Amino acid sequence: MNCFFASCEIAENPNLKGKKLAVAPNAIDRRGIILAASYEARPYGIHAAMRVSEALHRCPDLVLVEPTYGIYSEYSRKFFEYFLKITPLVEPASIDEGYLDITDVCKPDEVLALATKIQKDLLELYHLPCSIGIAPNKFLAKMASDMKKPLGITILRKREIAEKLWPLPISNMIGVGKKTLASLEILGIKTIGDLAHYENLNLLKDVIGEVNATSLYAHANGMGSNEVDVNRFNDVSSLSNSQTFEHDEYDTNNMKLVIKLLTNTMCNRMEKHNLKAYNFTLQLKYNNFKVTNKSVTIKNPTSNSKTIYKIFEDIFEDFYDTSYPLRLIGVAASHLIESTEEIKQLSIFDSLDKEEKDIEIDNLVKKLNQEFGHNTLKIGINSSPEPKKDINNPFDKSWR
DNA sequence: TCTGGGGTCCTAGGACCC
DNA sequence: TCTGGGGTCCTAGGACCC
Repeated sequence: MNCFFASCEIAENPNLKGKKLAVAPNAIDRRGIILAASYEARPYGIHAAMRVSEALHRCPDLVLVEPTYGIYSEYSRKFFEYFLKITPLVEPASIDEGYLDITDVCKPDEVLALATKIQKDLLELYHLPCSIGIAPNKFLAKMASDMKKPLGITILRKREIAEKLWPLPISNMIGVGKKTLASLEILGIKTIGDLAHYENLNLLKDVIGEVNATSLYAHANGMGSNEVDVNRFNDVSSLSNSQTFEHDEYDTNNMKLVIKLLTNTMCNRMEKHNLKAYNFTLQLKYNNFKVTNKSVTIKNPTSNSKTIYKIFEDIFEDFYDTSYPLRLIGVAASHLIESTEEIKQLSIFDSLDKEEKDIEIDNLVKKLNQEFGHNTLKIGINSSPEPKKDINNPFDKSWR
């Protein structure tokens, strides 16, 4: 989608059409940044991630709108439903972009007509402009979709990569950010073509990491996955909430209050999605922008906000460096499982204190000896903190 | 003019296991 | 007393994406 958040706001409020528009949270607050800018605002240099103060400096009559995320989700749901009428093979990639495998939907010479229809339908049905890329794999399709905006349709064939892909600056390549760009420039790689023809792969791996090097090199040569993952949004691997203070925060009570509020929000989301988590991370960003993450893994997954808040409070008290005020606090839950699929791992001893445990163990020993009739049975109690999963593995002692 | 919030994936080191 | 090779899980940090 082209400037998706701004397009949604215009779709909801046609008065905004044709205006120099930007969507930004805390628009009046100096710490807000631009999330999306309409094409009318772009000639002024307004773009996403720019600070509101700077945007207003460049374009004083910029119209600022607070983001309304519920509306964006609703539009997103609508156009993904539209895609599913074309093919079940739809991979959502973010709130405003996705991949459709149309291999079996139409013949090669009908592809352009299909793309044209999709673009026209989305504009007529939902007032959403989009750009479409058509290619033999996801990487090339994504690069193609970026080549003409707004309302572009670009076909990128394998045999055209030398002409259409390789001349592009390496910074345009998906997967190359600020840091990788700097590393590649040191190696003398300036265009995607330079990377495609780079000869010292081992050096490349040393500089930007093995996985990154392998995949970027393949992509530059036009290779990449063409499998659409229809479940990409169904199995999330983490959930988080964070908040930047309006001003640097010095008061630990206020910090704790924010942790509590963020925890509640996060737990509500977990319960809504029927999820529990094993791992919880507290993120602190100091006023000098130094970021620390501290995480804890627990035995029994939970979505209980009181339990989770206690975990974060403990981490906070242990790790917060009181010599600096905080800029941001974030909470995250990861290693998620469906509540319904939860494996009951709770040992019969887990809820007891040490004295009760000893009594329980004595009773268990007595019972087992009664059961087997004599005292020759030796019983080992393993107090390992976490019962492991594979109880069928005789070499895994932890469950014994 | 001080730089958001939601995610994913990778790396590296350490503890622990067989 | 010293030591190999294969593996998993956890933590912390970093790069990237929208």
